[in-house]
Amino acid sequence: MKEEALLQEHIAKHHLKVTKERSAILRAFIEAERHVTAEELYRMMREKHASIGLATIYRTLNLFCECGLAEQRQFGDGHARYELTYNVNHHDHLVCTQCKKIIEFENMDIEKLQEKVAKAHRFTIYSHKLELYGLCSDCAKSNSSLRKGKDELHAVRSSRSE
Amino acid sequence: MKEEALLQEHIAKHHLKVTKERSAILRAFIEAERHVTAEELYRMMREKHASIGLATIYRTLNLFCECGLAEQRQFGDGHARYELTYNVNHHDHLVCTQCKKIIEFENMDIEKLQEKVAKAHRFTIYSHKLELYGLCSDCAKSNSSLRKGKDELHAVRSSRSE
DNA sequence: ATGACTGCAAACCTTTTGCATAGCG
DNA sequence: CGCTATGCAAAAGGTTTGCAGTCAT
Repeated sequence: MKEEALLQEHIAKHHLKVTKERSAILRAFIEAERHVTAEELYRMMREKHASIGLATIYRTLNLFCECGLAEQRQFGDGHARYELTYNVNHHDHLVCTQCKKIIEFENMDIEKLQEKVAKAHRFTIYSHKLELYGLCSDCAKSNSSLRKGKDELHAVRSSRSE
Repeated sequence: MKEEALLQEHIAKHHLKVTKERSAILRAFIEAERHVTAEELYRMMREKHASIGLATIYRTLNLFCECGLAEQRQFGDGHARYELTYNVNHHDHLVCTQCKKIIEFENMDIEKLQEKVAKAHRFTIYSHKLELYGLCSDCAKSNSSLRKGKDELHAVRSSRSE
C-alpha cells in the first residue's frame, strides 16, 4: 500500500513515530467515502477503535495534509472535508446545494485555460479549487416537492474531458 | 447610488427597516477594499461610527448577501470575506499564498467550459468558485528572501478573456 | 531513556443568538 | 404603537492546545 509508504517516509524524515492510531486512521481514511469530515471519520472508527479521540483524528488528518496524502477542502457548510490526494488525478467538484451530493469531474481544457490565465499574470500555480454550485438533475426535477437535504454526502466518480 | 436602491427594495419587500447603521455599513462596504472581513469593516468603522457593534456588521453583511448585493467567500484562512457583487462582472481569483495578494480575473472561455461540464452531468449551475493558489511574480522572485506574508490583502482589478 | 503521541477537557476564534432597549414606519 | 434593529454579552460550533500519562524508537 503506497500510501503507508509515503506516510512512513514523512514520519522518518521528521523524527515522528508510527503509532497504531495513525495506521488505523490512515486505513479508515482510505476506505472512507471521499470528502470525509473529521467528525465522520471519528464516528466511523468508534466501533473498532473506540478509544481514539477526535483531537487525534484532527491531528492525524493535518499530518496527512502535511505529507501530501490528503487535502483539506471547504465546501461552505462549516465542516472541513479531507480528501485523499495521493495517486489520484486532480479533479473538481459539482456541489448540489439541495441534496449535498458532490460529483467529481476532470476537465483538462479548463486546466489548460487556468495555466494560460496564470501565465498572463506571471503567476505560478501550485493548486486550485473549482467548485460549481447548483442543482443536480434529481433535485431540479423534484424541486417542487422540496425535501429537506438531509441525505448523506455521496461522491460519484466520473471523468470527462470535453 | 444603485446599491442603495437595491437594498431598499429588498427592505421594503420584506418589511424590514432602513436604519442609519445599515446605510453607514453599506457606504463603508462600498468604499472598502474588495474581499473585506467583517472584522476589518468593523475596525474601519470604529472612527466615525464607534457605536456599531460587530454583531450588527455580521447581520448586515448577511443581509447584503440575501439581497444579492454581496457574496461571501472563503479563501481558507478562517475568515469569511465579503465582496460587492452588484453591477460587477463575475470574476475569479488568483491567490498568492505568500503575500496574500488577490488578483481578480475574468475568463469567458472557462465559464463556457463550466457550462459544458454542468450540462454533461445534467447539473444546473447557480454559482461557482474558481481559485488558483500559488505565487505571484513578486513572491516567486523574492522567494529566497522569504519574507513573512504579513502584508495587507490587496485586490488588483484586471480583465482578461483569452 | 527520550521525546513524540494520545485522550481528555479546556481554550480558541469566528460567527450567531438572546435579551432588553432603541428606533423606524 | 407594533415590530424590527441594535449592542452587549453569552452561546455556539468546529478546531486546536495544554497537560499528564503512554508508547515508539
